[in-house]
Amino acid sequence: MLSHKTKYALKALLYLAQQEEGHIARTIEIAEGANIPKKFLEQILLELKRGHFVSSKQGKLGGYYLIKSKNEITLADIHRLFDGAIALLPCASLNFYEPCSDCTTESECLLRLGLIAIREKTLTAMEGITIASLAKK
Amino acid sequence: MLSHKTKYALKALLYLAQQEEGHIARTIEIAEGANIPKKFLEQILLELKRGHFVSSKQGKLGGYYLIKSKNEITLADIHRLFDGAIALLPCASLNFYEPCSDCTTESECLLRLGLIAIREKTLTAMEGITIASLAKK
DNA sequence: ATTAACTCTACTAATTTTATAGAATTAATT
DNA sequence: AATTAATTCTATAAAATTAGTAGAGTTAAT
Repeated sequence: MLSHKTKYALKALLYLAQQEEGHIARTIEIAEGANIPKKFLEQILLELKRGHFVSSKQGKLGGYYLIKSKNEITLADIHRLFDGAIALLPCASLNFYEPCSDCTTESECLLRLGLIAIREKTLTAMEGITIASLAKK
Repeated sequence: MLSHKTKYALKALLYLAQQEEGHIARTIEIAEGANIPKKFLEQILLELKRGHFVSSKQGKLGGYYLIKSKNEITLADIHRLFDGAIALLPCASLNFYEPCSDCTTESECLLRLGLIAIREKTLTAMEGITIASLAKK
């Protein structure tokens, strides 16, 4: 399941994607438009900025705007930024790989290969969903 | 990601699937064989029993054994029993459906259709992984 | 100087997860 | 009948994660 944070991030990106080119959206505007707690959204927007999905203008008249094309922001990207691995266990993950601490008896965990197969299918599906495709509805 | 509980459940089922037909495995035997904390495993085995995947014999010489074919126990089944929905949000779930409380402004959440597509792919993949297929390695 | 926005760090509250403890029950064996 | 060894059940505790809040600091337009 997605955390609220990831869901809010997606909703915020959808909000930004639906604005006119060049529009700078204030946090409060996004929070009200997408129904997200404002102070929580502040943190999320900062993380999206550090992840190079959005940028911001400071000071009065400041706010946030997309810097990556809505066609190039995928569900996989945002899941990884906020919820981490897409695989079901770290030992089956590409970007968050860690060996299992409780599989010492076998050189490879029996679950691993099956979970890698799942990850490949899920990842392909998640890479196919972009902010643009969601906004089109 | 899978919880430890789900991972342990899968490992316990794999252990049982690898025993000879008719063998009754004690909890301590499974715990040591699959490297799972024994008292935690007790709870997990009881849940697997309530889910009709295993049954037990009580008293001395008692223990657990599979009552469902290892070809018919899928990753999707065990995920649902312990971790719940396979979908990324409740609004996209078949078995754990709930409407989103924060999508009141739109009749349907923009994320929903995309997440349903993901769930369909992931579910198909998870239904293809059985205890038997994992044990074969 | 004022106003209104983002930025940053810390903290709190709630929830969920991961166990552990111990008594009760069941059934085989002696 | 007593003993032993197993499951069953309920409660609890400890740890980790998630969700959300507070408030001071910085930036820039007017």
